[in-house]
Amino acid sequence: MARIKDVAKAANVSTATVSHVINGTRYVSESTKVKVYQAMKQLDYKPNLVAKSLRSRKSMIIGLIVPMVYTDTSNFFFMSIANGIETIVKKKGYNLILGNSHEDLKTEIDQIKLFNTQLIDGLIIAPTASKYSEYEDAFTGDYPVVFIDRKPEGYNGDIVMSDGYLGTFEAVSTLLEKGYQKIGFITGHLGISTSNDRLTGYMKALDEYGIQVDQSLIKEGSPGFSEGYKLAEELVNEEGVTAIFVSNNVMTMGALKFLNESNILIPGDIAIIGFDDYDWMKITTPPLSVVEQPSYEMGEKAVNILLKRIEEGEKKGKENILLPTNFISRESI
Amino acid sequence: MARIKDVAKAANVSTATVSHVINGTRYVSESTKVKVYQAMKQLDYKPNLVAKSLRSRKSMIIGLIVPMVYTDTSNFFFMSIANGIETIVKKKGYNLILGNSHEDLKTEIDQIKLFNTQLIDGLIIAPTASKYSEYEDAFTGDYPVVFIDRKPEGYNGDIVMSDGYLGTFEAVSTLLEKGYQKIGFITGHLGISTSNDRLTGYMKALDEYGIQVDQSLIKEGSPGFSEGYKLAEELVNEEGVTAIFVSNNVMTMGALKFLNESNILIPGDIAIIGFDDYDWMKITTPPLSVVEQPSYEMGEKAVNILLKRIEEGEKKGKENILLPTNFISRESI
DNA sequence: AATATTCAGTTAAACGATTACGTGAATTTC
DNA sequence: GAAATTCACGTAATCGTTTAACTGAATATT
Repeated sequence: MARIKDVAKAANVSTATVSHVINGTRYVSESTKVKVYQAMKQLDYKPNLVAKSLRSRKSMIIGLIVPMVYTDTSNFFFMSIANGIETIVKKKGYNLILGNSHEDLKTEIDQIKLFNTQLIDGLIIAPTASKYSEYEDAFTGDYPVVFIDRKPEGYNGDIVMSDGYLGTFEAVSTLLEKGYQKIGFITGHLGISTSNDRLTGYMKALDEYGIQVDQSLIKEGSPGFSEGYKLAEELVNEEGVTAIFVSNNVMTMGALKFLNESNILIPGDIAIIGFDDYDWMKITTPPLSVVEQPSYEMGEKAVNILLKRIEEGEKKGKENILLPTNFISRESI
Repeated sequence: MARIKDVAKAANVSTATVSHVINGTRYVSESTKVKVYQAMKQLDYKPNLVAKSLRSRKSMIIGLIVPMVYTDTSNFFFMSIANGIETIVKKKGYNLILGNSHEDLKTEIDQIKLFNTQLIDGLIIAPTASKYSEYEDAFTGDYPVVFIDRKPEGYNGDIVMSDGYLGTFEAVSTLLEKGYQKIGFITGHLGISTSNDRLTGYMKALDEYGIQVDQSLIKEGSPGFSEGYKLAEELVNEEGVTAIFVSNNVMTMGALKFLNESNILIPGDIAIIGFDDYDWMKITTPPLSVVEQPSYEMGEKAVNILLKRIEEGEKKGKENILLPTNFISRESI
């Protein structure tokens, strides 16, 4: 494979000139430019990105760490986040390297440490820890970091989230307005800010309607399909709820599976609201009401902040962005 | 940030020794090992992966290019492929860099060319082109490439696919056995091998049952939700089919949306079979019968072949792997 | 006891780009 | 027309590792 010096030799110029032609970093006469281009084409020269990164101290690679549990092949939220981020990042000339913490702190820290090696120019992470202190000395890389989706306690750097509190509040309020009183709440593990915020929204809505929060109607479990199924079953059979709010999309599927299997009428017997909006929410019977998060925009915002940090080296004025959610009312309530 | 020479100085050894301690590439006495480890810890040394890659000519990064259309936030198949591949790759000590062709050849070739720069050690790609010749001189990098999911005409390198032909044949045969005669077929763009293979399976099944293939029952469109809806509508209202086979998961959702909206009884009025299996297939009314592809295994196989090529440099004996699909019968037929 | 081998390291040349500094010719200034 | 400036490019150090080649001391071989 041809190197820059081969091109230089073929074009009868120095490597410096070739480099400047490629990067447009200095004036080069038209005639030598042509010579260089010809040599490059003839030798099928492709600059070595690794060497370029080493010298220029920029890799044009951005890291992304998401917490996808792999037994859950259906955790679409982070997949669409990843997809969106990849698109935007590529548009700006960067590449995306994907990491998965599998919702496990140790794995996550290992992944971060791997990145602390001048490999990436910046990192976007949906963290698993509930407290920032759990990361101790993990974030010692000299690249900017933007958190996304979740905010560990004690973190006060850049972050982009969606307003799960307000979204849930709105959704649960709508249920209350429609007369539902005994509303169950299914959530993934508490401690993660998204779960906490949504629960707070639920409690606030009840509070506004003067309803006492009943802890036994709040069901927490691992955020998977089967757990969603199980918790819905408990809420219906043991607690006799008339409505269920499920705070993530995978558990929503599980809960719905239970309702369908039990031939429970929706919303006649029990109303249900889920989280996140995907096409399949439209083809359940009945179509599901959901709190939608702007996942693409979240990724976009995160990337923009990150690139600003990378390119401007701006350190001050941390951004704390809370994007609005959108309650979509369909026939399930 | 500390470099290897700082560690060497602190430990009173040469950089070579430090390097060998880190990589275990040569015997080093226990006592100097300890000195080196202490110096590393004290200086919080992290080897620079870029420099390491440059010198050792290995980046430990694998590229993956998938064709996700971004208006389709629900193209879960490639997302789960990506997720699976990331997991396996990481397990083997590699990293995954993600590219998206957006189902566009030019974008795809640009992405490949970006990778042709010694950045990656190997590439897994779900190609968009129907003919291998369309890639012309795109694959000029000196890394191994494994194709996945789709086989462009004329390609005869390593490839891992699932047996969409047999899966479809089996599914359509089951419909025929149950007495359905007028079976519509909805597919994404033909030309891509997966689409072609599934169509062939459909036609073969009809053929075995002595039924003439009716071209007007074969509906091709862009592989999105709304197109699935539209084509199902055409099949039902204009062609009067009694069963529909949809050859990808996003179009399946669209088709189902139409059936639901039109209050068409499934499978009473019309039977439907989709492609790929996800949790939401279980919560539609009724639960959908599908042809399932082993997406995780596909990724696993592809990675294994790729790593074999990378690590053993083996060039001969290209692998052509066809993994079995699995027809799952639920209540929609 | 002279030679060969092993041991545990060191020295310094790569890897392939970028870029600070230098340079000789052409042009401008006065 | 000498000095200063501009033009267009070259030289070589540098990024932080790995690794081939070398070395001096200790041990083994005959």
